[in-house]
Amino acid sequence: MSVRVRFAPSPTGPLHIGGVRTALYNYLLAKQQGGAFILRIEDTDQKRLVPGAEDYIKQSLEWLGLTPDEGPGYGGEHGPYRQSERKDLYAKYAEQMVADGNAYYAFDTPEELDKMRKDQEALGHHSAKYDARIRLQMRNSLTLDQEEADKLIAEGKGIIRLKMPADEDVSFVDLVREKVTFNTDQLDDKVILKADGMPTYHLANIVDDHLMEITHVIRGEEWLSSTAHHVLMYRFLGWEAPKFTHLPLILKPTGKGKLSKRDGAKFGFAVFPMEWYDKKEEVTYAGFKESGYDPKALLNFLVLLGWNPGNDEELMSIERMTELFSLDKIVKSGARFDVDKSKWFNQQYLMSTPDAHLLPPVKAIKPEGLVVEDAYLTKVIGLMKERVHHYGDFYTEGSYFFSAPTEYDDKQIKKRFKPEIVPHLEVIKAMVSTHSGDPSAMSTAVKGYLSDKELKMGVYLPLLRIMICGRLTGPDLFDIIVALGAEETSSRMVKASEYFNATLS
RNA sequence: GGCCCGUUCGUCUAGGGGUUAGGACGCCAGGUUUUCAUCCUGGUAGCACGGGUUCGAAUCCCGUACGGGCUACCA
Repeated sequence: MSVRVRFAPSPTGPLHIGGVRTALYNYLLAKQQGGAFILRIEDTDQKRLVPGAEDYIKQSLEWLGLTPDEGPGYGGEHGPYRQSERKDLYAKYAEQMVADGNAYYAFDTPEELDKMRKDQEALGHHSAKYDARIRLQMRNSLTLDQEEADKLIAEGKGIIRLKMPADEDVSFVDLVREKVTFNTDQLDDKVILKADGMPTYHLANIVDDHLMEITHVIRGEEWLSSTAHHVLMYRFLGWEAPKFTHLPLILKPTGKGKLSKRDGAKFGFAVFPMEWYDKKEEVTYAGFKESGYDPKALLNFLVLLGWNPGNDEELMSIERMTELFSLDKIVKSGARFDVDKSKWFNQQYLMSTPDAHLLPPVKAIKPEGLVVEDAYLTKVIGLMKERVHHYGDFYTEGSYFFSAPTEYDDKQIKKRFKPEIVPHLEVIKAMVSTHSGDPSAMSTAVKGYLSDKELKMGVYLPLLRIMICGRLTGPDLFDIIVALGAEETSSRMVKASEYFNATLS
């Protein structure tokens, strides 16, 4: 049987970075095994549905290169892939479980449930569950007489709850954690079919996984505690359960708890693949895409957050990850999100990618109003890529490639500037014009002149750099000058000389 | 509170009875460079704690502490 995995997000908001990693692991297993990667939209909670969220999820997956083989809009033999469109499928399985005595109808109102919980709280029971101890005190098809129950069911007032067997150890194998066991006495009678006729996650999930012939369930650790319910339902329905793998959570960079959407702003990085505007909160959440990350670097960073190939390889293409991936190498404990390391991965990606390939994404993030030719931008990319971390840095760190400096590093100038150097700078300016197309000739000429006159390179070159760039960091000075051209360079030198003379002499 | 899962440098991790506990990011120092970055060399720093098993424990067992998840007609 060929491997079929699914990524099953709920369209209640943007795709979280943890979700991206879950999608990635699913994708890698599918590709490695020659199987199918399925996108399923779990929109059974109509109240929490957010318009645009599904599109956002799909666009994010596309941007990341994790294109589903099947899913809404992607075709496939097991559709529809949106649970709201599968609504009518679920009830019969819930009813079958009722008929078999493994589930029952319940008629309690939200107020009654609330009262039960409060009463139990008063008796000293924390977070009371609707379970074997409670169910016979509530209004359901177990306690009401048949006629009354049938009437309520006919009126559509019933929901369906799973009936947990008494005192039974339910074990299942988690591919990461090995054997995990829950006792049914600790488990509640979960609602599986809601009043609006929609299934809850638990029912929809196992029905769809079965119908879509899913072989491996790879999901976040937050589902580990309800897996026993799922295993029981597979058994009640006489179905074979898929293999389970629960992924450790991604934690905040510092402090307690899992990474949340607000941590992005708090720590100054993105927690979503792409920018997302939250209409309710009227806030825009930053995206990795807009922050200047390349999806390949992001994925490389994420794949190592909770998994390793078993050797020292860190820099991997998607193809390489696919080759090396294995579920049993997934780590058990939660991983903190390390912004510094994510930056390093992006820089590594930049350095190892041909300049021309970098052009489109760099252009895509170009500041408004800036006009620059492809050939020139490509040149700048080549000169700058090993000293930046994100796509946007080409414009900020390399601002002097696009416009003359508007301010100069006064501290550095004062350290070196003396009036008597001015004539020498004039000579250098002339050399720049003579060798405007050849950085090495220019370099030789200027350095030759300096050494002939016994002038210090450590004084003149930095000063020259400040005149042209305004600051003391950047690529080889002569490469910059050649890129800028003789005319622009001369004009910057004139402008800078005026500034030096006016403010320093 | 209950149940479940976890705990190796600051961070991501390798190692699963005998290792000088390895790598990567970060940080620090040195080299290269006009500068920054890259690159190279070196350094810093870790087995949560307490018992037990064993000739021997980071590794196996128990307990404690700490962290995490779940505990909805949410996923």
